[in-house]
Amino acid sequence: MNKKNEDELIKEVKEIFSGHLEQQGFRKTPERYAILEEIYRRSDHFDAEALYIHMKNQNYRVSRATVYNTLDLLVNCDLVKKHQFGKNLAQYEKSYGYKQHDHLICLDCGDVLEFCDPRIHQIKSMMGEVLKFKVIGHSLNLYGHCHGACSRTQNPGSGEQEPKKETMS
Amino acid sequence: MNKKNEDELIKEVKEIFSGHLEQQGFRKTPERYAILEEIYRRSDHFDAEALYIHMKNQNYRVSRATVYNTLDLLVNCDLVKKHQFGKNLAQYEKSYGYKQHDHLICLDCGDVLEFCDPRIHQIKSMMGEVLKFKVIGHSLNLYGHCHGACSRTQNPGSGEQEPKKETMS
DNA sequence: TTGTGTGCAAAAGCTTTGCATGTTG
DNA sequence: CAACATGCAAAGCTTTTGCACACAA
Repeated sequence: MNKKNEDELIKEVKEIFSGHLEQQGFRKTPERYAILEEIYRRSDHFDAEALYIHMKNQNYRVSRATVYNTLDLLVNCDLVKKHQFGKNLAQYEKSYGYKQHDHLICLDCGDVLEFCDPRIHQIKSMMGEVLKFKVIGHSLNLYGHCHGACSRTQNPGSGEQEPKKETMS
Repeated sequence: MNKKNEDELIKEVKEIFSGHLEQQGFRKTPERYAILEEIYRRSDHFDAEALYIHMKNQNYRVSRATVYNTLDLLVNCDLVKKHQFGKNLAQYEKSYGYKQHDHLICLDCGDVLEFCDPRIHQIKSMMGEVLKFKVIGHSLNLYGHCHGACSRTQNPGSGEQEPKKETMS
């Protein structure tokens, strides 16, 4: 995505966020918009701490509390999706403008691929009907080994991955 | 399942566990067998702390460290499955003798239903092929609201559940 | 001006680790 | 008897909370 499109996307999600904040009676603080913007300038998946460090490195003055608070707001607005890829560490990703997808996680290198499959939709509606459940969301993760560049075996036999740590400058 | 079948099942899993311990050069300690047995006498899903408390209540002298250690061993043996149902709290369930299934979690009451759908198998093989990935496992959770007895709304709008705490006597 | 949001630090909750002791092979 | 497993408690890590101050409405 080029710079122009990225700026337009960010403008768009900020407007959506504004709407939700107004509608729910929350205040529009600069920190909230700054966090939203950073998320939409970042790529792929990240955890709360990485986002916090990233904000700090950009010389924003934010606290972890605000990062977590804002992430919650954004998840409730559907602007951000929250995942658990098998570790006790929540992973997030921007979700506006991206079509629904699921994840394939490499147990060796922790890489995350995305894929779409319409059958998951069918399963959701069918199971909701059969089990008398109103299904509103799902999470599907496939775990395995990529045949690619990743040759190192970090946790043989275990089902875990190593998060890439970002360091504070 | 009646008592006789339960005892037979437990005998069977203990033998399987023994085989894995031998094969991997680990020791056969009474604690490991006690934990395995308690898991297979329990029903459904539980977390490590609940299992620990349960063992304590049965007057076993075990530590949390051993509970976590043994759970890891059992997961690696495929005698126990580990899940994350959207919270930072691992849930476990016995898996030997039960057919593969996925989960439907009520966001209001935290209840967990199980279901099977062959399509998930198709998705796994197809995605593995398409994305050049050797898929060895998956986790599919559907989230929603049960129309049943559960009327309380614990975390409206959030995607979380409340674990049932077991107390020490 | 009023009350919500923030930063900071401490606390909480789940899991792992270190160390002395116990027990398996 | 030597090495590994255990119990216990402390530490580690992610996330939440309390409190005083700042700032949006």
